Amino acid sequence: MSRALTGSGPVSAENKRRVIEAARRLDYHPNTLAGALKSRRRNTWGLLSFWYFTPTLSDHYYTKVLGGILDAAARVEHRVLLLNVVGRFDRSEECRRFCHESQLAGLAILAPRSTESAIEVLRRQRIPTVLLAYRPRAPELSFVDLDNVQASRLVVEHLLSQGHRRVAFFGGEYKLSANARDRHDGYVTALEQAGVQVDPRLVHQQDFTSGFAIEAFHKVWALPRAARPTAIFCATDRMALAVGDAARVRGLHVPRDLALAGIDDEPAASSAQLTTVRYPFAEMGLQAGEMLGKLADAPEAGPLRVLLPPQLIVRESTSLKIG
Amino acid sequence: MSRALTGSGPVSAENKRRVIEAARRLDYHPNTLAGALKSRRRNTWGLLSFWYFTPTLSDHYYTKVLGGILDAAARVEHRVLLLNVVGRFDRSEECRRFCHESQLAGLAILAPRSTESAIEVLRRQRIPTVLLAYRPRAPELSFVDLDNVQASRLVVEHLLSQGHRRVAFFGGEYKLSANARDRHDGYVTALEQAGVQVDPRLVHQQDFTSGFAIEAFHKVWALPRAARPTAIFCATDRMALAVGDAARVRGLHVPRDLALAGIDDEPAASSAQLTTVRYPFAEMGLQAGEMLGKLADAPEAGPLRVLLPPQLIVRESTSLKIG
DNA sequence: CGCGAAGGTGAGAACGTTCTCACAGCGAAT
DNA sequence: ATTCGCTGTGAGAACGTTCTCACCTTCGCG
Repeated sequence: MSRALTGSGPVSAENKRRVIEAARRLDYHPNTLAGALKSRRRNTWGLLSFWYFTPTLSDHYYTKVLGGILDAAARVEHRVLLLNVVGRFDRSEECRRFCHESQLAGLAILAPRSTESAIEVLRRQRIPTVLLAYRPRAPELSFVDLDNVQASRLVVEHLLSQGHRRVAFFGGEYKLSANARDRHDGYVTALEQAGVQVDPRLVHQQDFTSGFAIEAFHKVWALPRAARPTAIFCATDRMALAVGDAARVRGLHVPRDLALAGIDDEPAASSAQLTTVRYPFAEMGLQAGEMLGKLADAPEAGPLRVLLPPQLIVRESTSLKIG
Repeated sequence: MSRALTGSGPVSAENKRRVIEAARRLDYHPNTLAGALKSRRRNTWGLLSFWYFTPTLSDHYYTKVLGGILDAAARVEHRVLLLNVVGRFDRSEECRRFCHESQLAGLAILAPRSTESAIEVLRRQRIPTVLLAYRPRAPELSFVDLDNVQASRLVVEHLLSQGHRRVAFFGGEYKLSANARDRHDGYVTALEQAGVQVDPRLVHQQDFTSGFAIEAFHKVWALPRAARPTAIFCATDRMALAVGDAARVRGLHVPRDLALAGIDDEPAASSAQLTTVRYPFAEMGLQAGEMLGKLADAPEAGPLRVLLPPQLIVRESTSLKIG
């Protein structure tokens, strides 16, 4: 009898003991399929991920986020089911089938630049959904995102506190991603708040490649000596590392001649002693899981939104004060 | 009627069309829970992973293997369910519950140094099981492993072909892992086959840390000039990179004064131009998935065993021939 | 002493599929 | 004309749980 094992109704202590004893003797394990079918209680979360990340950071990113979700799932005795979307083209139909057929209790979407069309389709499902690292246009969707504006601000404020006034910024174009915009915004805001005027000659925006970063570095270094930056802040570590290499080739010493900072806290940033910002990826996964739990318990609680603060990691590349 | 949608019995073309049409109109999607319950056909694979890897390589390792399994799963319309085992202590009971309750069609275990006790428990389940990157003691278990002996042989044979005769080996102790033994075995075999005698002064085995590698390097460099190695082969890239740094500190040039090679093909190995060996992690996941499929179709086919060959990546650290 | 509330129990419907079976039609072979 | 096999069809059991309900006991209280 199920009451004895699940505790869903009144049972005498004596009978309960006997049922449990018998269950163990027969090596009985309840069939979750049947249970879920009848009770309409689902214990599986889906993680939908669009699998076309940039190579370097993505593995770390993915495993940490995944680890966070798995943690949250384990706490509430849930399982995590995976769906990978590999191509760049529209797979919304596939996603839809995944959700429908897998009978999910909740869905987390790890979707850098996730296509709004796919999200639109998923939104119609009755399944609690949380978007990760993405702020959707639709206001009724829940998400947990990383505070990219804050990330840039932390870096720039740190550079300012070190005495730098001429801080260059290399990043991506606005249309590239929300990231690109946010990281630039944080840079501008931090400077303005400190009363430092933004010098447009020090701002270069195109993409997040090392190649562009090196190009931009040569441009700002071609400026008259007085106009050159004393610090360069790149929107990604990869860019900053490339700039570091290019600067050393020119005979410059980091940080004596030029301070350098990035964002992402890649493994390489640590060995290169690069000041950077670390995002709480595992925390993001964890929060997503907790949100799914809350959303399942009380869908009327409305969209949940969390913006996670990043953490400044100060290393040698910005460690010396300038005179 | 289910026949029209699943094609499990004879249906007239006309009725089939009508049923499908109606299904679409009503936005009907079959409930997999009910289906699986009745048909006893399971479409979920479990991936059990023991989550205490070394930091650097593991993310890449894990995502690649996972990607491979997801690929294989997608091909046969299966899903992948995750279970993480975080602690180092015995969680066999938890694993058992996971398998029993999740109603898996198959189980893949990603278990570096996986405890035989946990495997023993899982073996009693009736679920097809494949071990990844681990050769279990029990002969009736299926596995897909990486050929670590071959990895070492490839490296050493390459070094020999470059003219090196005094090749040092730094690795882990035998009792540390099967890896440690295999990588040393490949080294010895390759040398012996080439008729080169193994100089015990050039072989240092303790663990896979950078610290130990540097220590070992100083030891071999303290030998009389004629006894020193012309090439050092480390059982991991991390060790090789550390040795490279230590050598440069001593004013040595790699590869002119000392050739260097590792195993793993870490991201850092690429930027440091380190010759190394790359393992087909994604292929390992893929093969595991295919095995699970075969095992489910024909359990009597007996244990399946695959040993995947690694790939030698030649880079600058071994590129110059010595005179 | 009667009566309601609460604790305990078992039977059986329900969840949404797949599977089995009986049976109807119909052409081909006996 | 009867039998055989085949395609097509619908009814209903089955999968292994949870849930509901009716009922039975026991106790406290008026």
